[in-house]
Amino acid sequence: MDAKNHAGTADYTIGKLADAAGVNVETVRYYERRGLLAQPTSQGSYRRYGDTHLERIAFIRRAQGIGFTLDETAELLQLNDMADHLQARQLAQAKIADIEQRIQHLQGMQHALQHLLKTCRMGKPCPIIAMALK
Amino acid sequence: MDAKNHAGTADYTIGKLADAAGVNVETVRYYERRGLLAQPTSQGSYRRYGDTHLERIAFIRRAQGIGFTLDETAELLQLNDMADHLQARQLAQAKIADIEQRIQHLQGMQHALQHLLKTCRMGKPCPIIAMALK
DNA sequence: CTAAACTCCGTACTTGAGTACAGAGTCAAG
DNA sequence: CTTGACTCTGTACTCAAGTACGGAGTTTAG
Repeated sequence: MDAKNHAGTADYTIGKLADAAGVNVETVRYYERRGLLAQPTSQGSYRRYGDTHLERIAFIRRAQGIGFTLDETAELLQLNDMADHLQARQLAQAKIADIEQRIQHLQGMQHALQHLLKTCRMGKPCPIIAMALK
Repeated sequence: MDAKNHAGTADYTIGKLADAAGVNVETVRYYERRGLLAQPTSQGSYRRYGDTHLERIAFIRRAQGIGFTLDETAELLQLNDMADHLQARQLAQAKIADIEQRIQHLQGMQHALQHLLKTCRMGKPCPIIAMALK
């Protein structure tokens, strides 16, 4: 058997799917609970998944990879159903702005630390520690 | 009474200290549990704090503001006790590198999103949504 | 046929930095 | 002296995105 069902698409148990997707079995069920993954058809008492499920997990991971949360990803998936491009663009735009802010904040931190390090190198009293004394 | 104790330093109950430091009462106790804030002297059964406590909270917030976790801040506070400048520098340096990585990652996300947005603006099939279909 | 491997469900735990709350005790002003 | 504001301790909850686990049921390879 080459793990194909009658429709010719691959047929996975939860463990196979998890392996194929590179995630944990528990993660698959977690996504299902969160409504990100459609209920699989069940043969007997075990879940049976197809390639659509595998693709969906891959999508979720890609979306996460570019900074969408699971809630946002769920939104995206709904937009997909609605074919609502405008909202998808707005979501992406908001996300870009959000990331921009986070970068600004991190750069601020970095400059503060770099300043501390630089002034530390020169004089005796360590300014990193001196922070502690107001 | 102007809220000074015999040593001439201000004397705070936990609520006053929290107000003065701009944090929550629970946060003060939390810092205490975490060992970031020295045990205050207690008059009767209530905690009594001094300016040193206020300054320490301010330090903790500053350290957080530039990206130190509470654990790292505790470390910094210990270094302060040891006057160990070298380690403080190393800690700061590690933190800078860490922040650099996070910035790189965020920038990667941002570019991916910007690319999606740009290609979306042009053609019909929305690539943000198309992500969902592999 | 049997034993290992897999799956089921539900619940609890994880990290980090707090926040919320219950129920009891205490303090200070009027 | 009372009343209201404050504080005490200890525990549980928050968010996000899972991970871990217990105990039972199911499947499949040998």
